[in-house]
Amino acid sequence: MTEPAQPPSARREELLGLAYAHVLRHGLSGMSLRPLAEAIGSSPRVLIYLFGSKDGLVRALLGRARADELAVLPDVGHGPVAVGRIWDWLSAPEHRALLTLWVESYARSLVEPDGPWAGFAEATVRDWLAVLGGATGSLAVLRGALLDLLATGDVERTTAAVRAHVRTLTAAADDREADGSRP
Amino acid sequence: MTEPAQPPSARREELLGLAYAHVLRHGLSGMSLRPLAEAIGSSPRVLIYLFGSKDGLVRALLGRARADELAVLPDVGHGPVAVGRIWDWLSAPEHRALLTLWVESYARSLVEPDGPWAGFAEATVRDWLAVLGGATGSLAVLRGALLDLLATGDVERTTAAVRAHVRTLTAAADDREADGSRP
DNA sequence: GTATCACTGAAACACTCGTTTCAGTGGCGG
DNA sequence: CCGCCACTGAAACGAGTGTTTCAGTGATAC
Repeated sequence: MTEPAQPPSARREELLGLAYAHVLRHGLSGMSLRPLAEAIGSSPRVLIYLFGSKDGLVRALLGRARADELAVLPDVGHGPVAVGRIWDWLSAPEHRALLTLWVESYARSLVEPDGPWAGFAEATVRDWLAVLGGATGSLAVLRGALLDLLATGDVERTTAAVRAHVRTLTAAADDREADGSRP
Repeated sequence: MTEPAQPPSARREELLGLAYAHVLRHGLSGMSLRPLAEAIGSSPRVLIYLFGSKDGLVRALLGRARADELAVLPDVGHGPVAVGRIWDWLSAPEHRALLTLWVESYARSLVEPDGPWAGFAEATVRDWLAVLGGATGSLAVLRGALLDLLATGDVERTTAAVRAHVRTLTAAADDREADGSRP
């Protein structure tokens, strides 16, 4: 008989926040209940009680991470400008941990299509493609540059690459406008 | 007292190949000795004897994966053509498993900087940047499109994005040539 | 005062993990 | 025949895993 997940409550939200902070520091896929519980001042018993199971906790944490990511999207605009703004957000040092967590979850969902990670990779591709208006190329540049940045920490080089992509986007847009107004 | 790793031998190479095939199917970061040994007709005892430890086996497997990747590089050429050729190789269905393994190892090395994964992410960025002549933008497009492809399986859309990038590269090269020959 | 409620501590269960110990194989060179 | 050598099987060790059982807290509601 497995314990049912508990609906949101004050204590649940509090522990979720603490667990989220811990997971940003130490990774999600290697997380285990006893060390986590001790670090955030709780116990495995309580985590299972509040989240139903470890998988329930992981799902809740992934939901929180996804919400954190999508929080920037509303005011990012459209077209080439949006790409630049998104990169500013991605390359900000304070988001490094969140984005490492993102890569971790992405990889895990590719390897292990079952379990709480299921569909994470497809979901984020869909999310961001929607924001970028279906611009697969821009998404690729952003994600690729992000991978590079997370591995090397080289903000200058990766930022230059994204900026160059944004320039070619705006140049192409200008060309289209010129063709349209002077045929 | 920990068992020393064994030098290459017939049996060692054979088991490494079998383990490599198994890991391509089932992932590397969740690998454990007993199931692996049973699947490839061996025993944990022998794996530890031949590779010194689980970490030693993981290192050997990562080395094999890296060699597999670098095998294409010699005859890929330079400039925009190289990007297209690399993408042909990356998007080939028979390399899907290898590249998923690559993403897995990349993510793991970001989260867990110690252990056998250490430095894997930096190393591959360096490897590929060398092939691409330092073109961070092209590397980003390739890696980003690859992530997209592995998650969605959409070869058409991702290939179109890479082709578009190659076109802007060749266009830029033509412009430079025109400027140089007719000033 | 008592019943109900969300929450918790301690301990155990039934695993799996990497690794070690000990005791062998079978083959090949001397 | 003997000793060496690469390799192997069975079992155990100690640690760590998610989860469960049972027995409580303390606060709040009636």
